[in-house]
Amino acid sequence: MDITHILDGLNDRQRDAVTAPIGNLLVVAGAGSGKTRVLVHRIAWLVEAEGASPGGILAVTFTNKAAAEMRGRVERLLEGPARAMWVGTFHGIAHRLLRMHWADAGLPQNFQILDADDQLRLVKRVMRALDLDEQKWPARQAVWFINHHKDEGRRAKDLPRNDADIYHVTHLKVYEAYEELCAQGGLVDFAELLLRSHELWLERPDILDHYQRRFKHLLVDEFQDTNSIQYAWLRVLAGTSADVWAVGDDDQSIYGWRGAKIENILSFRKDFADVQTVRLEQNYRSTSTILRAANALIDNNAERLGKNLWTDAGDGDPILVYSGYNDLDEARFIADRTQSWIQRGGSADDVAVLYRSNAQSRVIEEAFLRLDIPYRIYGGLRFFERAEVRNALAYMRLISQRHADVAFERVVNTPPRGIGAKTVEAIRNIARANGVSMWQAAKEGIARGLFTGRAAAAIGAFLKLIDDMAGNVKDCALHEIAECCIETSGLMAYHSRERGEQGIARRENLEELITACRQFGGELVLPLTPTGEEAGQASELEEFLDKAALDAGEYQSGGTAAQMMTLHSAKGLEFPLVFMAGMEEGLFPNRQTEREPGRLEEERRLAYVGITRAMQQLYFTYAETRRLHGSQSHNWPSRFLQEVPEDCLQEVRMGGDVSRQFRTLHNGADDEADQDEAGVRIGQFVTHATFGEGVVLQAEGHGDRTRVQVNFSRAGAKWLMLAYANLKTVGD
DNA sequence: GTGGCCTCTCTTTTT
DNA sequence: GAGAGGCCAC
Repeated sequence: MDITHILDGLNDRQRDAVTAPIGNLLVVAGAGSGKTRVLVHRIAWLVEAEGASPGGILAVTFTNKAAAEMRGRVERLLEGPARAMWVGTFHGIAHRLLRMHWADAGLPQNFQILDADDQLRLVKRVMRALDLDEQKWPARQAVWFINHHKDEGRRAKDLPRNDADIYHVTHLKVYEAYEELCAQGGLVDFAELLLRSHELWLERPDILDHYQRRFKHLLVDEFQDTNSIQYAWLRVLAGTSADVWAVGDDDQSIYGWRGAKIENILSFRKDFADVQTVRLEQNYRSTSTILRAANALIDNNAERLGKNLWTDAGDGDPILVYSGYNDLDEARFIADRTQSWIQRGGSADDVAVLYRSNAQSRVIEEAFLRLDIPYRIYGGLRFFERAEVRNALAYMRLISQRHADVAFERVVNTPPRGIGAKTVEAIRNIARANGVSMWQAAKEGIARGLFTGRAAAAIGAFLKLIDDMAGNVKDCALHEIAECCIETSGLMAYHSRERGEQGIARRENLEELITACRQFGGELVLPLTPTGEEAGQASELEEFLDKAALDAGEYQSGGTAAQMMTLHSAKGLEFPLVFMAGMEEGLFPNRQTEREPGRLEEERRLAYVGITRAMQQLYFTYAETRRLHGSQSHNWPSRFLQEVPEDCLQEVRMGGDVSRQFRTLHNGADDEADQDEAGVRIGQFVTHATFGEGVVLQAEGHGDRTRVQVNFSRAGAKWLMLAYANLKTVGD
């Protein structure tokens, strides 16, 4: 068979990785070194050169997007569908396994996936039942505790019961109660998917054996992002019979906060037999200036496997640094530069604006709107996470399974229909007392006259509503079911009654959901393509609901547009023009991470990921003052800027009228004055301006030395101010 | 039971 | 600045 097409265009190292003899291999692949390409070609190599059966290949990634792309590229390379191959996310594959082996895994056949929001609600309820003060015991922390231990493979029973630590003991109680509730309701959260399928391996050697016989080649993408349970799962599955081919980059490990273990890369070499290592260090993406910056920055991290990216590409332009006087100015600058990129013949598609936190996107979005530049925002609230969409899904869930308590609680009084907290509480109690679902409890409660007249009528109407809907949509297509739920339940009317833009947006989202349902059957993008023997029994409706939980619906329709996203979601992507916005201490590196050990290095890796997204031109921008959480804050430029070699950088000065130099102006001593003063050098004559809320800045030009008075409207302001020359822009 | 208004807190990243 | 929860009038 002619296999040259698999090797064409690969460099030597890449070929080494693709054609490595069957056996365990670790590919340490730097940013932009063709990682995905190599992985895809490896699969093709296995099939065409090694004669591997596609059904014996399992490829795991972390995001649905990556999985879909991988499958697409493999199929293009092999020139045909590879249905028998398993390609998916860890969660998706675990889910598939549990759907097929539900009984062996100790789950009810119709177990439901609990997404992050459901989980939080459930934990809150557990904590309320345990009489824990919500102020003192934030539910989020309990959720973190639970997930953290599950990610490490520990159930409540595996944890020490009598610990001196009240924090531990209390959370353990919550964990236990939560586990019990999940078991009763047949609920499986994200971490549980992994944990349980790992346990399935351990407890059912026959099933493990079946899959070990089947999967001979395991490929793992983004290996640095695996957590303990994923690693363990993989190790057990591989056993001694399969080879593992893993690609990763320790410098791009940015998910330590949710349990990812870079150490897995090191453990891999210890735990698996004869692991060969291939390094991909030639970068095909960026200019050498950009690479030099990235290398210098990441060199500040102590814990690294060590690797140095290099490129044949020329220097390219320096990285441009812009210091906005506030976040609005920063945003406007980014939009301006994007516009001129487009005017010079570039495409909006080429441009990405990256930031540390989603909250930063708004001002940038507004700046793009003002200039009429098309843009697309990734992240934030995803489609399937929006309240109105979740409400509609809950109705669909109830139609499919009446005993789905999570869904029941969610919509029993949404839209409001006279079933208040008290009544719901009563239903819950009946359910708990009798060990039945809330649906059943509501029914029995009515029959036995346990509710007041008004409540009984309201509940009865709700039960009937659901039953009627279910009857009406029996033979309907998925999108008709959705439509029926949205209309008949009164959700559409309820949400569109909401005032302002919000109501309009909700309405549109509900319509969008109907569209999504309509398209669902067509291009079924399941985490795994089931083969005939394995296809589950689930109805289309149930499959859709699973998908909604597992794949938050990263939703974007076509059209060229500049992209805005967090640094985290930019991993794996590349753009000719990249802006990294908000390069400020406190924001990036993020203040929250200061205290936790090791987190600064992770922030730095995040910066490394950001820088290496850029192909031709990179901008760092920051704002000297920024509105954050509703109030003004002043931040120093990020330390990461100083970690980049100075000769890679060039400061942008706006027009001729800006020349700015700033100093800490200081001040401190209360007795000094009610006016803060300091000498600030600004190149040019400046008069005065206002900016921010009631803050007046006055300056008088004396050539190079200008005396600036900073009057804060707030008493006792103790900080310093920065001086701006471009004052005509102030306050807009 | 509902809806409006108040205050409070919490601000990261997401399969 | 937004979302959640508490409180009060209807």
